[in-house]
Amino acid sequence: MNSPNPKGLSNSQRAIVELRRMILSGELAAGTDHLESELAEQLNMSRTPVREAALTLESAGLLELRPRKGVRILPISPKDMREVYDVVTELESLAAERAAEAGYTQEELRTLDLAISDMDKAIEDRDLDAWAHADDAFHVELVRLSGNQRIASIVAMVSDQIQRAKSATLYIRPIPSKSNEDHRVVYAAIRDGDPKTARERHREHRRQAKELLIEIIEKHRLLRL
Amino acid sequence: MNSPNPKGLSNSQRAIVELRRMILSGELAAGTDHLESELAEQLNMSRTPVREAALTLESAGLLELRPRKGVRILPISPKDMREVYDVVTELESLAAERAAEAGYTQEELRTLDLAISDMDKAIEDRDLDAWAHADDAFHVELVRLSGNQRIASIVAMVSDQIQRAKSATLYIRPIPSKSNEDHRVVYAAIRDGDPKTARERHREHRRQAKELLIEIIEKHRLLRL
DNA sequence: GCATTTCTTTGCGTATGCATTATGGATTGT
DNA sequence: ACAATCCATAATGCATACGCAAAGAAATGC
Repeated sequence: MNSPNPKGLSNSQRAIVELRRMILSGELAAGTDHLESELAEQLNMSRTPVREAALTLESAGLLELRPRKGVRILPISPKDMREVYDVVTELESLAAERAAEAGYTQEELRTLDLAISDMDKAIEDRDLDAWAHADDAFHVELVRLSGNQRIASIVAMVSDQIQRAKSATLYIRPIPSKSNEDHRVVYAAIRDGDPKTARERHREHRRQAKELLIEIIEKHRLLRL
Repeated sequence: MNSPNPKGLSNSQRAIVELRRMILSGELAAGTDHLESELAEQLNMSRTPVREAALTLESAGLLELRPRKGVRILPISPKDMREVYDVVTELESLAAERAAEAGYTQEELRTLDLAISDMDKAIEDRDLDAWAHADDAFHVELVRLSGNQRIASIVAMVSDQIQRAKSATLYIRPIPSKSNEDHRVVYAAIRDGDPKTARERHREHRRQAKELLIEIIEKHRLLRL
């Protein structure tokens, strides 16, 4: 098995995971610059793996390497959110369609079903974090069920950017308790092999989520223009 | 891309451009392994920039870094092509929709129009390379007109993978002379501000192109399973 | 004062060297 | 002959060093 390091994984991998976490958590704030050498020191490694991680995260759209200005944590504007949501909406809708075409058994859809139940429960408990977690699980499982690995990896990548805005708004907006209706409809459409409904309903679901999030972001001026 | 210094772009950038070209042209064949040091020697630079380029190209899905086995040029299977086409179809259709919503003037759509004319001309001349080039220009311009940078960059990235299969099939399949009808309809829909038509027609256009390419690939067993 | 030039600093791009570790062939035992 | 083990090899992951070029500071001229 893979144990390249006594610790577990390579410094380069650790740098990716750590930096990603720091960006998503806001520890490295959007719009700020950081020298490669500083980051290296923080992570207790040399510049090389940090640089490699930065390259990867640059491809993921989380930061930007600007010669002599350090790595810049990319800010997210409402326009960015619209772009990102549009992409995710489109690809997830396709995922729902493909999943419905695949003819999964109820057993195979258990994870999806579970995520929906978890959301219901979280809503009852008014547990926002649990809800966010379950919602995430639903969407991750949906793209997995599409059977299209590229959708999965692109959505995962782009979702990182949504994540940053979501965590900023999570405690501001109401739990969209109605949204679980959509999830159930999408689930049923996949189970019953109805690609068109799966696609259209999920699409509409995402569209509304987008409107809601954008509205909140703009109202509260949460993201920098 | 950006070439601020035609002569003096960094080795790292050069490595990306060169390796990408070598992969797309088949100079580095799909499925083959190459040591970082060998590639470095070929490109007349040290391992460092090659490695950085490899990381970037790995994110782009063109190759894979396998410890102690060198960088592996990823093979493309028919399944991969289906995945990639599905993604591109979806995102370009969205691009067409957004472009139609944007209300461009005829002047602003000149590049798109030009690409269509070029395709017509190429078809008359039976110039396959010119046709492929113009077709590419059309699709690039389409996603640009969407105004969504993320669509542009994702499609560009994923198109690289289509490119490899296209160049392998270009001289086998017939020029789809009919396809330009689709292009014209999409163009007209964008010009006339008809998002729905733009989207649906482009979607159908892509769907057919996908079927055609897949069929040829499978018939000729062009890609490794 | 202000603009311009020179100088200094500093962060990056790249080369290089080394320790680590997987690999595959040789070796040994059955 | 075959399997298991050992070991030499070699490629990587990473640290480190260095030169260059850019950004800012200081100095100079007007």
